[in-house]
Amino acid sequence: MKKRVTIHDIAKELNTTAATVSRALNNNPSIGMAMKKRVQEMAKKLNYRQDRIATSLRSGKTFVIGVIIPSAKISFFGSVVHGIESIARKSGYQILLFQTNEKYSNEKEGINTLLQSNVDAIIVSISKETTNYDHFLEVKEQGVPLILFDRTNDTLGFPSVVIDDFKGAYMATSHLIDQGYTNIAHICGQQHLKIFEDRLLGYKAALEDRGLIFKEENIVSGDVSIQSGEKAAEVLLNLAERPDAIFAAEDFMALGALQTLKKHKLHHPGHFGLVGFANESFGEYITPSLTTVNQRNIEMGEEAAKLFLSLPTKNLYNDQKPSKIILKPELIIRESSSSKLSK
Amino acid sequence: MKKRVTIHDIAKELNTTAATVSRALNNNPSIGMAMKKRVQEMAKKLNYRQDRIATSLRSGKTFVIGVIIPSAKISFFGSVVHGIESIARKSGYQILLFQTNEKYSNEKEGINTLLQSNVDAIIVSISKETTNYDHFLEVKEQGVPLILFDRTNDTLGFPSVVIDDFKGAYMATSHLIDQGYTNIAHICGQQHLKIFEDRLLGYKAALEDRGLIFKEENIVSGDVSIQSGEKAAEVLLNLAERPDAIFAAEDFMALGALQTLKKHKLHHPGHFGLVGFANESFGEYITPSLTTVNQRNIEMGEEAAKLFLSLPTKNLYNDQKPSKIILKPELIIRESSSSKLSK
DNA sequence: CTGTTAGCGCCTTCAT
DNA sequence: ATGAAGGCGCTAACAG
Repeated sequence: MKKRVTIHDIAKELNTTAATVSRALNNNPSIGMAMKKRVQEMAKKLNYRQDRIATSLRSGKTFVIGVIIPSAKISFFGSVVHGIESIARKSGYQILLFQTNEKYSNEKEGINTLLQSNVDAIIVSISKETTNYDHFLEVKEQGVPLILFDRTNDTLGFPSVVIDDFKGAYMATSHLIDQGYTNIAHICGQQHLKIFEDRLLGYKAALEDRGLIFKEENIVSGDVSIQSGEKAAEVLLNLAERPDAIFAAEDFMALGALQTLKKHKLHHPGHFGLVGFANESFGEYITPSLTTVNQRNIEMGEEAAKLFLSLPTKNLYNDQKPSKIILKPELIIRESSSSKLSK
Repeated sequence: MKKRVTIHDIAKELNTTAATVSRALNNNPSIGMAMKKRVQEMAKKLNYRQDRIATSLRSGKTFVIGVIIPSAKISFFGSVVHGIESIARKSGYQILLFQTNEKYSNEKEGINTLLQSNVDAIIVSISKETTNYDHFLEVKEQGVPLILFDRTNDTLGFPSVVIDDFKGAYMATSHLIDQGYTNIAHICGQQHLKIFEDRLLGYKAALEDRGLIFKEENIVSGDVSIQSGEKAAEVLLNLAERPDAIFAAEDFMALGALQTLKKHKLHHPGHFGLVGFANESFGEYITPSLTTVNQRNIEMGEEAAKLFLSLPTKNLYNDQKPSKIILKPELIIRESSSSKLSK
């Protein structure tokens, strides 16, 4: 365990003081070129490396962004983290990662740990289980910027990044209508999550705008699992008036529905319409490949990081309306999971 | 921006000193129960939160593990990070994440930043581009534990976690032989990466052990992309002695191969054998679903974290042979991408 | 331009 | 069982 080289060591070698070395290394204008050069050379020679901990303690800034996500193993969140890190690093920020596994208690603990670590900002996607938001308000009280993405809550006054779920669902449903399907069902997600609520609303709006009647029995809810998608589709296929297409609020459920369609030999392109809502990368690879709504994973992370970087240092939470970035969804039409042979 | 509550504030309220408060909060046995209780209550009342930065500066320990991966958007690495974080957190460690995007320069920068941050350990999967390992040796010199996973290098003397690629490839190839295929080709990965070298060796060994002849023209190399898999399969199908099965060193290439097989109408189960090597989650969902080798993503992360936690504090790098955890691969046989109808 | 001094918040000897 | 004092490595205010 080698002892750390400090600015004092450099100072001693150069017969000067730590303050001068510090200034030289930080490119302070009051230091002469000659001195700067000597310091830099000695720093390299001694293999000096700044101690971020000490710097943070002194300056009150850590250059660390805390990121709280349900799980890094969910491809959507992995991609968002990728986006956040890429942008953050360009400005010298590091990422401290915390997973909740969808648990409220972990989320609370995560916020606490990150505050203990004096992170300069926190970026969060709310856990499914969370219904109490006091821990987020605590962050606000501490004056630490908090940014929500995807799983957001508009009532708390935090800046956020989302995609337009309503519009995405509207587009997905409209696409099915365009293809000539007329009895379109919807496998919805947990309605206490805004994203799923919006998708249901988008679905309804599309039906209405195009003169199709909305039927309560065409809505079956799932829990974002393949199994729930399978079961939901089974229910839908057994309806007296069997739907001819399904819009699933999420790709795993769409995938489950696809398994059921296969079981019923309905999976051949053109026989039955199916559109999902992307949070996974597999849509491209399954057969028939899945038409879906692009959730712009990486961009979402990038935007969240940029949002923080653009935040004012003072009066952080004084705006009456925090910035809200709404990414435009994009329909990814693949092969023919959603197309129809004859009208 | 509220001012932070410190142990001094608690001390003042209680007419005692910071030292006592610190001891009480750290459950030091020399503090009486009464005092401890009073301190704890006041801490809660004032909403005290320990400052990890200050603690780290003083103690020299940050309780942070630096993790360097090519990219969080690659599902394999996301899962590994998930595994690392889960285990680490149980022992109070946080994860500082750094992505290289497969760039050597980023990897070097990452190591440097993490050392600046005084992380207690670094867990790395080496970037594809890296051929110079001095930055890792620097970590060793600083006395910081470094653990490699998946993309490792045995010559550097670091503990590591891998799966047995040789065995995985051997199992995959043997499975195809068991199914009755006799002319099995291999789409290999970059041979300067040990994992791909081992997979090729495993493939060869399986052929040899079962009395099948190895043919140089049955090996086509790809670069871990779908496109390269497609092209490689195209080459293989045009051979004079067309193979009847393919073992791809990696799932994306297997997927590409599958596209080519579909184009040639060879994708129906039993007509042509295909096995991949998993780093993605889609194998389960494609049609026909892909037989593959389980790379134990999450476990790999868990084991890497456990490895660090079990490391001796002193004489870290004095062992002549660093621990090497070799996870056992597991063949995931799905549907019939790899089965054969008739011998 | 450069040196001196004084902490950031915490923990840990050394006293008492 | 508790206080006093010092310092982890760095930077900022105040001198010159």
